Amino acid sequence: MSPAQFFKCLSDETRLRCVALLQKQGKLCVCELTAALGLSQPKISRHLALLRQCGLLLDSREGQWVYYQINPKLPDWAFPILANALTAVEKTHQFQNDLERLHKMENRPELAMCC
Amino acid sequence: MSPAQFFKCLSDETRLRCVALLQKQGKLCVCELTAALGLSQPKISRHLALLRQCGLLLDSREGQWVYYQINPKLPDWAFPILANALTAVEKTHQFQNDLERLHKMENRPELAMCC
DNA sequence: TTTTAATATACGATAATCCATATATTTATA
DNA sequence: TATAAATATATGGATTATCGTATATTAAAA
Repeated sequence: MSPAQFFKCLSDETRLRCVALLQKQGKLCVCELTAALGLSQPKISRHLALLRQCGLLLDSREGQWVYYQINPKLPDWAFPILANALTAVEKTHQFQNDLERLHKMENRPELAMCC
Repeated sequence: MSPAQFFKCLSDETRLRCVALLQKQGKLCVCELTAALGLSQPKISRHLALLRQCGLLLDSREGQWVYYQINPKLPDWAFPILANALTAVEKTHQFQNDLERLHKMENRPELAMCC
């Protein structure tokens, strides 16, 4: 992935919010991201698929849930950019709301239970 | 400018190469960027206009030349991202070629002469 | 085996992006 | 003032992105 392609991944608000949440939380499933962002499931799923196809995210199925995480094998230059992206996004009200909705989510699947 | 909008500015290869060159060189005029990237003048000019309108770049006219530079009044979170972007871009052959073409440029306007 | 929950994909429409080409604008110079 | 150089913008077309909606797929549960 080229630097420009990498920035394109982060250039959409929905994708950037997902990536920031995943950096902060480690692993999240699609329904958690859908609840946190308050957007439709197909919309979230399509953006996650794009990030997976680019290699920015990894997915792993745990029963009926599919968990996403930042790909630990990204090129070295990518991690500092992700860290600074999180710093930038964390300041926004929108991201604070995303985190709050995530924490208030009901029936949240517990990753620990599957492993 | 929101973080996502900022990343969108960097998501185009032409714009990213311009921004990286400007970080490295401080100030460059349109004809220098055109020579360095080996692209058409209207193409460079259009991308620079976009970056200026977003507030990422500042322009200043010096006689017949218009110089562009990184806007020093960007939000605090933007500078580390720009620094990391340069680190990533510097590794590419394309950017190394851009730098070489810039240094080999003939009749390069000397900024010092105007001030 | 039917049903349900979670997730992914297909489809069609709209909007945004990018480009090549042509032309306008600005400034310096003859 | 006429010309040339540097830069900016306008136009139209091609490509790509994004979205809402509907539907397909997968896995668990009844």
